[in-house]
Parts: sequence; C-alpha cells; structure tokens
Amino acid sequence: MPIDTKTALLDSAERAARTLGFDGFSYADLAEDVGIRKASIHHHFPSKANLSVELMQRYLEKFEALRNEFKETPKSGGVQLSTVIDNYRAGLGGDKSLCLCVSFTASLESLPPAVSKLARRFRVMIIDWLEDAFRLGQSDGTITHVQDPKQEAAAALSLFEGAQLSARAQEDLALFDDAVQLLKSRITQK
Amino acid sequence: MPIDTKTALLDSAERAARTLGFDGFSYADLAEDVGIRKASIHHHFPSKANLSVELMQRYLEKFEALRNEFKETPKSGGVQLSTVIDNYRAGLGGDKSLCLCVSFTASLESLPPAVSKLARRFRVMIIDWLEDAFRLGQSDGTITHVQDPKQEAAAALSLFEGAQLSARAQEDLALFDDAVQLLKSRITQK
DNA sequence: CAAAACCTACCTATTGGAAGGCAGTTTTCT
DNA sequence: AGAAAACTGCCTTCCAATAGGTAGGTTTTG
Repeated sequence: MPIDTKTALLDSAERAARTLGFDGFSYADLAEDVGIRKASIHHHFPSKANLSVELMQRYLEKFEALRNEFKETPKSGGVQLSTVIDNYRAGLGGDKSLCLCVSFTASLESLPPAVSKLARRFRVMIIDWLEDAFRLGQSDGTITHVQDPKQEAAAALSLFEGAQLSARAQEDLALFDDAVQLLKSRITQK
Repeated sequence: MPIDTKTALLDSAERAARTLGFDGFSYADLAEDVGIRKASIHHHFPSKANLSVELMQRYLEKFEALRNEFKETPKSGGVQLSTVIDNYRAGLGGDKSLCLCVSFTASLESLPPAVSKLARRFRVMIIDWLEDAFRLGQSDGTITHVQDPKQEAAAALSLFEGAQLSARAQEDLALFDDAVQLLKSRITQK
C-alpha cells in the first residue's frame, strides 16, 4: 500500500495551510501536489470548510495523544516543558511552517465555527499541559522561579506561538530560540 | 473635505487584513466598503501586491513615529513597557483585529518581498524599543528581575503577538491580559 | 457485485487586472 | 491673460484565470 489518498490530501493541505494560510491554497494546488484530479478531492472532502474541520480535528487528536503519553509515563516538569518547546520548535520545519492552530487563528473569520471550537480545545489542552508542567516543575524543583502555574502556562503558550511568528518573519530559526531562551534557562537539569 | 479616498482605502484594507487576513478580502469588498467602483482602486493601487506594501509601510511609519515620540520625552522603563503592552492590547480592538505585522507574517509567502522587509524592520524596531525599555527599567528600578534586556525584548515581543492570537482564538480580550499578567506584575509603580 | 475511488466535463461566481473615456483641476507656454 | 497640455480621480466595460463545486460516468477493489 503506497499511502492512503485521504491522508495524503490531509498532509498536503496541512502543509499548505501552515505555510500559506488556509486562504492561500486551492483544491487545484492540492490536486497537483497529491497527483489526483481536482474534482476527486470532493469525494473525500465535500467542501473546503469540511476539509478545514477535519484538518484541525486530526491536528488536535495528534497532540492530545502526545499529551496523554506524557500523562501515563510521568516525567519531571522541566522535561515536559522542554518537550512542548521542542515541539513548537520542530513544528516550524526550519522557519516556514506555523502551528496549524496559529495559522487558522489568523484567518478565523473565514473558517467554519467548528474550527474555532477545535482551536479553542487545542489551546485549552496545551495550557493544561503547561500548567501541569509548571506545577510539577515547581514542586520537583526542575523549573525555577515559578509563581502562579496558571499564569505561567498562559504566558508560555503565547510565547511559543509568538516565537514561531518571529522566526518566520525573520526567516531564521534562531529567532525562536532567542524568544524562548529566558524561559529555557529556568529549566534545571535534574 | 470628507476624507481622502486613498486613505479610506488604506483604512478599509488594514481593517480587513487584520481581521480576515490579506487573502481574506478582495478589491470588490474594499470597493463596497469605501463606496467606489472596484476598478477605480487600481488607480490608487495598481496591484494588490502594491497595496500590501503601502499598507505595511504606513503601519511601520505610524509606530516609528510613536517610538520616536518616546525617545524625545524620556519616561521610565516601566512606563515604556506598559505603553507597548497597552498598544498591543488596544490593537486587538476587542478581540478580533491582529497586529498587521502578525497577520502579514502568517501569510508571508503570498506577499511581495518588500512586505517581508518592512515586517522585519517593524520587528527590529519594536525589539529595540523593548530592549531600551528593559535596560532602562533595569537601571531605574521600574522593572524587576531584568537579566538580559536583549533576551527580555525578544521574549516580550513574541509574548505580545502570541497574546493577541490567544485573545482572538478564545474571542475574549481577557486572554490577552492573562498572558501578559506575569510580565506586567514585574512593573513597579514609580 | 457493490461500494469506494477516481475520472471527464461542466458550471457559476469571483478573482485581480487592462483599456479607455471623461469631467475637473493644475500647470505650462505663448 | 488665455489657450493648450497634462494630471487627477473616478468611471464603464471587458477579460482571462481561478475559485469551489456539481453531475454523471468509469475504473478499481474487497
């Protein structure tokens, strides 16, 4: 089996959405990329709105799975925070691809409400994760100067998303590192 | 004189770009909003690429002017940092409009290189401003726990941009406040 | 065989844009 | 000063390309 066409379409669409924005690519682009006729896409995704929802759904589930993995095999707060940071860093794919949630949020108004809801869930989940990490890091001593884990979590998520934008704007991954440097230096190896 | 048409077009386009993204509105939308025929827009802006450049240019200049104002009448580091925060908060216009630089960065690939350059300049300028603010706040004591002003500045910009995204995603201005809360609490009234 | 996957062939609306006209103002030349 | 030329701002008309989407037929596959 080469690769599932629907998956290939989702992959291609996700790449496009994260680099060009959801309004920045068309079914024609997708078709050419996947090697299928444009009209055939409608068999898998009746409408583009539909595609956007499935895209965000898959993305959310992927990260929920990752988060659950960490819930079962408990690591230190510092390690968990590092993991999230590394994930946002890797998501950049050099310096061009944003988190799908960021990309979608930028053009929320032209997307179906279902996407907004999923994006919200995504954020809540990440913030929960971060809050747990900070709380844990506070008690196990792997993150220094933690005051309010809830506030830290909200700030951290914003920081990561903003850092992605910075890196892309300057076309330089180092900008991401610059932005998260201070936070990273609060993680102690243990 | 009612209002300059070109300015009206820029205003309308900026609003649209910041709420819908640059690919989210068309010349037709602009035309209807301003009360002019679609083709007439080409008189002021030969191409949409051209419009994007002038848009970013004007935006950059507006903030450069603001920054220069503060350079001449020196305030404390804390006040300057507060000013920048308040500006990003106000820029949200409730919870729907992003900083133009953020919006453009999200769809950079479909914009002319000139826009990338201007966006870069915008960021460099804001970071400079923030760096000055942190450095000043460090010496005048209006910002606590300042380690490296350069790192603080990079982190702060990312934080503000991410905080805008958070607020818009959750359609709640309070999310912006949540994200910047920790930073704000480091500013001491003096 | 039936369902799933994909195709060809269209369609309609919209996209950004080109071409040229035309009234009113400003500039230039004699 | 006054005619001619040029510019401004907006218009109407038109266009090729592209958007997302539909209808119905053919191939592939379990």
